Amino acid sequence: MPELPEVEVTRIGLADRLRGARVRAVHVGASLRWPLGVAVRSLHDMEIGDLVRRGKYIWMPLAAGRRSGGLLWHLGMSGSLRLHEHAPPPRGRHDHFELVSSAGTLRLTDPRRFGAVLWSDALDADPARKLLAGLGAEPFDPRFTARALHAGCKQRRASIKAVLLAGDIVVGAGNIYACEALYRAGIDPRTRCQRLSLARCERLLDALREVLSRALAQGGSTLRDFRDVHGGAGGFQASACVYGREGQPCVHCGTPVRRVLQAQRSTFFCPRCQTR
DNA sequence: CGGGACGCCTGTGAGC
DNA sequence: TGCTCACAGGCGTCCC
Repeated sequence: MPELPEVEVTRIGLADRLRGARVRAVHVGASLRWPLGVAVRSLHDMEIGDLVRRGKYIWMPLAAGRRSGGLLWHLGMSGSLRLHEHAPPPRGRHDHFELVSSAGTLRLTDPRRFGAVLWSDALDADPARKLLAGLGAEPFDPRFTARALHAGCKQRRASIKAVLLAGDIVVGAGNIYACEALYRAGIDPRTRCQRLSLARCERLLDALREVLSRALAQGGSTLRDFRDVHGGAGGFQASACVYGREGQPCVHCGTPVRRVLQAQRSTFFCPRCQTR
């Protein structure tokens, strides 16, 4: 599932290749989640700027003379972006959006169709502003400290797992990395986040950064759908300690990994290594 | 108003 | 073997 590492792998794979390229054509499939929000023709000849990531979104600035704006991309849960620098293969049934540029053909493939591509006049104009408004801190932002995480947790009653998934204190973790970070921090995912001490918040933030950077270094996780911009799979899934390992021994203590449902989502944890 | 439930989607695999 | 059905989950929206 595209979480922060997968989105960042995608952004890194595209940024240098697309910077300065010009849009030649755009094809919108019949089943984008939301309408693009702009006439396709108006994108022609616009120049692509520097791709930036915010949370699990990628912002692609576009400009032509005095006209400017950009496309906000989200990969949903099964989306991937592929850049075909030479002749692309025929479009498949899950290819919902295509941007043909002087640097190649960029395609959004998304079987479950939770992904999105949206035009916005600016990053701080709607609809981008609205979508990004509620996002928490970037996990690698040095200004985001364990103290800030601790202060955020104090305001909330939900479990720490739910808060990590909600992404309004810190962004980037989906189900896999939330489970893995909590495992590495030794924190039971069901713990009310209000009750976490500053010391445990320090361990959690360290663990989150560790898990996300390891995943990034391994090209993300490919459980099923995720691919990098060349179609390659990620490698982190083999390093997961708890995610998807229900009933298998904890790699540290041998206790069978447990699965529970939290807010309709599977949570995996070691009942011995992770405490409340 | 916080937080949990639900809906959006479709491919996959377990189970009958 | 072939069918049904639960499940996967990011995130917007709704409701308690």
